[in-house]
Amino acid sequence: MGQGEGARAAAIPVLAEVFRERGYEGASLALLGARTGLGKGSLYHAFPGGKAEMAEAVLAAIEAWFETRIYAPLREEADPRAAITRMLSETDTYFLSGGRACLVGAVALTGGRDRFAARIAGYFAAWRDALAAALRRSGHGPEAAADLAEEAIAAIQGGLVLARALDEPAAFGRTLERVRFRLIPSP
Amino acid sequence: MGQGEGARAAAIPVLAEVFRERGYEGASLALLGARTGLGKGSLYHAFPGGKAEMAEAVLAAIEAWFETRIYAPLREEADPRAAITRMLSETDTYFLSGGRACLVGAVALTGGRDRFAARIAGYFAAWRDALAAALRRSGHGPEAAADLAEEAIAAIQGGLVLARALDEPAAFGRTLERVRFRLIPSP
DNA sequence: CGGCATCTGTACCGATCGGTACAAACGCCT
DNA sequence: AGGCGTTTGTACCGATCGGTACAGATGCCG
Repeated sequence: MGQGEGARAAAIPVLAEVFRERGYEGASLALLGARTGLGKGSLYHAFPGGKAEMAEAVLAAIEAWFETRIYAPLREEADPRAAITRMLSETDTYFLSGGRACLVGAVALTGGRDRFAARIAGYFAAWRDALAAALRRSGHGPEAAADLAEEAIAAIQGGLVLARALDEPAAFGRTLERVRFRLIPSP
Repeated sequence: MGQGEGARAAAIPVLAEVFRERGYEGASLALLGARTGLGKGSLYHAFPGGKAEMAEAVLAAIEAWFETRIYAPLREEADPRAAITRMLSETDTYFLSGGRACLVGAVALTGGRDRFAARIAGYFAAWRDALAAALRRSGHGPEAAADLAEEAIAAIQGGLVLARALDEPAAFGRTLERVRFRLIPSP
């Protein structure tokens, strides 16, 4: 199994981009094959479970990325305010300053919801809880922290929807700025 | 043309529900026919343009509903605070307290975006501008009003995404409560 | 009742869907 | 070189996709 694992790993970001652009139902095997440069044979060799396994792998990779780059720092970094600032800049980078939609949110709103409900809920719950933990460590009470965290996650998602709907990526940057102000009112 | 217009009008809310649940690509003609109780013949007689015209009609109906129930009062009602309060309760009702996703947002994130870009952008821009007008009339400066309006619309959209993703409709109610507090800080 | 336009169920179209089968090509070992 | 497991392109599968054609049902007029 030489190239196998490598091909799978290399394919996942490309698959993610296609699912992001077209949704679960809209991403056809023909398109997924063309974009990854893999024929059906290779695709099904790397993902024996077919399209569902591809989407599953993509969601898992996204969750892992957020876990190491955002959730873990929020939970563990010494300075919670620095962790929150980092969360905002990582988020801005990840979503290409509003030019890229949130795949998890898109799947949550449309067809794939039932199929991937657990993973979708986990993604948002983990984000919310990690942010709440950071807010608690920065001095907020448990309820205020949970409320602020939920507001921030919702605002970020809404900012992505709005940026995409208005075709105005800058709306996402403004949203992140407002979130920063709500979460770190100080300086 | 006796039943024709009536059938079309009666079908639109049902079509809307199907598009909402499955997205544009996920809503098949077979399903649309079954749910409306109309055969392909009737469906194509009422909507000669096929699925695209059905989606177009649904989006137009949604826009009209928001225009009369929400945007117009925001723009014209004597008491802007009352109009904002009304906006929030109408929004809560329309989205079934978080149990119903935003079709326009869902289409914006997935496949139908390119096809319906203008209508989607118009929907959100009209909402944002009407809300900004109400905020201006209630004493905010032009920039603050525009900023608050954008934040509120994004928050509402994000609240819908979150409620659906977490399968926790109550998250939408909490979002609306926060929006109310941001928009009408007084009592 | 006859005539006519509006509606609608059904059969069918080519294209594409996700998925499978399988033989040839390939890489790696001794 | 020879052998063997992995990888991959291609042909093919039944199902379903959006859309069309059209004959018959239906309702409304004189």
